[in-house]
Amino acid sequence: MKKFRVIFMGTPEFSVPCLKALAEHTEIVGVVTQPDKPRGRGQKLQPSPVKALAEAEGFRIYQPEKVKAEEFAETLEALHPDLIVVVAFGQILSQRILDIPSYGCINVHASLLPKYRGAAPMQWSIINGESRTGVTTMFMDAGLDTGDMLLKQELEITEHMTLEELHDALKGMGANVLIETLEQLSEGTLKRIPQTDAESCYAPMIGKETGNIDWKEPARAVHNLVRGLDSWPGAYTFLDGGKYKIWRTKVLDGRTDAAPGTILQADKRGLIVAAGGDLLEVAELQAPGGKRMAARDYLLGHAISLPAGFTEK
RNA sequence: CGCGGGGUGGAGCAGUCGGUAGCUCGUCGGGCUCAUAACCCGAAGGUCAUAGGUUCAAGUCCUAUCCCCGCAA
Repeated sequence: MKKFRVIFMGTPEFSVPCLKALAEHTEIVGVVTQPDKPRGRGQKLQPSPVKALAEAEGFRIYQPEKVKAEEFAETLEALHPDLIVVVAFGQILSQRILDIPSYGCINVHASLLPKYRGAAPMQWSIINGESRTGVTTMFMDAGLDTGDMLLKQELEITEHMTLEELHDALKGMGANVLIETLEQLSEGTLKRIPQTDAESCYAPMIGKETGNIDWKEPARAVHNLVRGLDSWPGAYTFLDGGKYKIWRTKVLDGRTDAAPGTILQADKRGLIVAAGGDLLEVAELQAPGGKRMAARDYLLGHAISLPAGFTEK
């Protein structure tokens, strides 16, 4: 395979396997990642996962506030890249930048395009109850994840799969598909497949508000929300004004006339809540200030006296 | 120095004005039952995060240290 001169752009954990793979197969002439931000307890400045790896590997690192800035485009030009590879970078590239590398800009996206374009494809795939997803590589254009598709690999989303599990599976898959894409690019066998806009849908950024559980929704929908936001930011609900995160649920057979959110049972047999007209068992939760634990364990030290119910505020 | 909560038998918690520890569950043994995430009887298991200090006496007050967690990202 041709030893491409590559500029890598990425930020979170998801990007890391791709950078690792590129480090083995190409010449990394620069790594662009988001500026360090105060994170974590103590609000200390933390480097992004990509930056941490890039430092360890000794790559040249750039952390522009705005990649679109004219001076930055010049900086990138000076590196004479064959290729820019973007994996969950977090900033939109301008046409000016897209035109810099001679072979173009390739993006690894965590969905089967054209479905779930945008910032949070994995989350929405699970929340919407999809049974299949995957990764797609594409040549970038000025639109948001609208470029011509190159290669795809599919993955089944199982009944209880969480975002974290899906994320871990796809990040490795992304690296593999990326390398395969570069090999075909190198050999000239790569085919461009335009996206059908009519089949597209958008996966907007997830915020913590996304996790507020609406108990009027069917149990299945709540279950999908819970696992689609695990491990971040987590689905939550309120009990007596306290915010409880719900981490693991199970849809039970049966129906109920109880009002949405009503806690039907809270003992060692389980914690069961009315969701829509369905029954949802909460298997794992997190009380305010506490840590994640099995609902059963939680109830041993914190009895919930019925009647009670979860609310949206 | 961003704000805040917490470290007590295997698990989740309680422990008030300081007087050597309790609850629910689990575990082990026995009983009951067609049966049970049911019930009954009994048992094991804790240097109360660590190091100092105050005190006749500290899980309970003071100081320092380590660790965990929530908010925030």
